[in-house]
Amino acid sequence: MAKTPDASRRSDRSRRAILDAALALVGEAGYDKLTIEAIAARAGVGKQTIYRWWPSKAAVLLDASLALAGDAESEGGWEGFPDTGDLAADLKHVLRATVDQFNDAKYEAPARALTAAGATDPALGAEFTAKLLEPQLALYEARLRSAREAGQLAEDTDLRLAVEMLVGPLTYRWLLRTAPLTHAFADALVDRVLGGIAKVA
Amino acid sequence: MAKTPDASRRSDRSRRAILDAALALVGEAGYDKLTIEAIAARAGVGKQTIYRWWPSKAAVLLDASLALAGDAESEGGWEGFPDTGDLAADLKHVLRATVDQFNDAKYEAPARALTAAGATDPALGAEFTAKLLEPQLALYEARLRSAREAGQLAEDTDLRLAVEMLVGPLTYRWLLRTAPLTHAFADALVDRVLGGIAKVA
DNA sequence: CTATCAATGCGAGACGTATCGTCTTCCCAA
DNA sequence: TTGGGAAGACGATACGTCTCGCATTGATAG
Repeated sequence: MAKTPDASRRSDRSRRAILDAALALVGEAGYDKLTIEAIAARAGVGKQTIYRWWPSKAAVLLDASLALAGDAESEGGWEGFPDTGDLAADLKHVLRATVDQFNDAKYEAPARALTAAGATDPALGAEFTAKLLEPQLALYEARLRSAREAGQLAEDTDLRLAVEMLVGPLTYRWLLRTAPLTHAFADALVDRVLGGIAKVA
Repeated sequence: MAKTPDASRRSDRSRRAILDAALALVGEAGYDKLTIEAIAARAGVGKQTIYRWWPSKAAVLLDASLALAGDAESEGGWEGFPDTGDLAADLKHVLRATVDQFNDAKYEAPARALTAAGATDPALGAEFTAKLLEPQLALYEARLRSAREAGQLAEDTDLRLAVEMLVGPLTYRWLLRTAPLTHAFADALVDRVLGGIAKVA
């Protein structure tokens, strides 16, 4: 009845090796070639060690992505969401960074795989959303709230909707590859979300 | 070298049985339980018959979805994209219908599976986009062009961007389940895309 | 304080099952 | 007579479980 393995005795070395192997393999061979046996072999680890700590290969990849995101945050001088007072400029800044991230091979493969897996498996999707996505969205929402308090947005603005109007089209174009993902697109998106597409005059 | 089987001798009976079985199975058991062997068994068909005509189970599902979309179009009195002159109303009408479609169990399972598979497999994704998505997007774009010509949108409006501003957030919320997909959401989205979120005064 | 020892995670890989994609066989219809 | 279809055998691969020693750790006994 080893239902609850003793986490204090867990080998951090193996844990890291598994996460690294998973990221490397998904980048090299794709998600469907990402097999538990391949991860174990690459990491120099017994299969049981993976099965003991993770319920599925998707869960492994999620943890690996969390580690990756954590690294990027600490290393990359991620100073939080900018708030210079110029809402449009701040949003463009962040959306451009997101575009770069989406175009970065290192992040693309695991992000695509997780999004796809989460779309099909609700439980995994919920975890993926809660742990990776929501924290990001919350930053957008906070910045928009600040703008709303500064009187730059209508008092009754639905912040959640606004966030998804920014992130949705970006993610859509990335995921479905309907067109290339560029800085120009990010800029135009911000302008149009702020100003709308209807003719003012 | 049976590279090119003779399509004229193809059994339409088997073809339909395979498509039906694929749709039924993906709805009942999910995409990863959707196996070629299961489809063949369910359809009362030899595996080779599937392998002869389709390169992958995703391709089968794509064809099945195309058939489904075709059915819905002919049966369901799909009168094309409405153009009453009231752009906001027309967009809300269609977006609400899309919400309903996304919430319909019959469409949801295959749509999710295909979107997920296409996100990972570029070739399949391109085919999925071209055959299923683009025709829809073209209708939106045509309606928006009509509005632009009617002077309701700025002359330099990027129609493609506008379409993705409408469809992107909807798809995003559906795929990632960040919040329930309702008619109210569709309405609010249309209003905000047309008017923008920035304070006018 | 040290020497044992039980407990437990780990590396390795054997095991039976499921599905893969190919193939062979016989059958049937054009 | 030709070629697709149904059925299923076939070797390969990955699954998830398991059983081995081995190594580390924390408690117990001298």
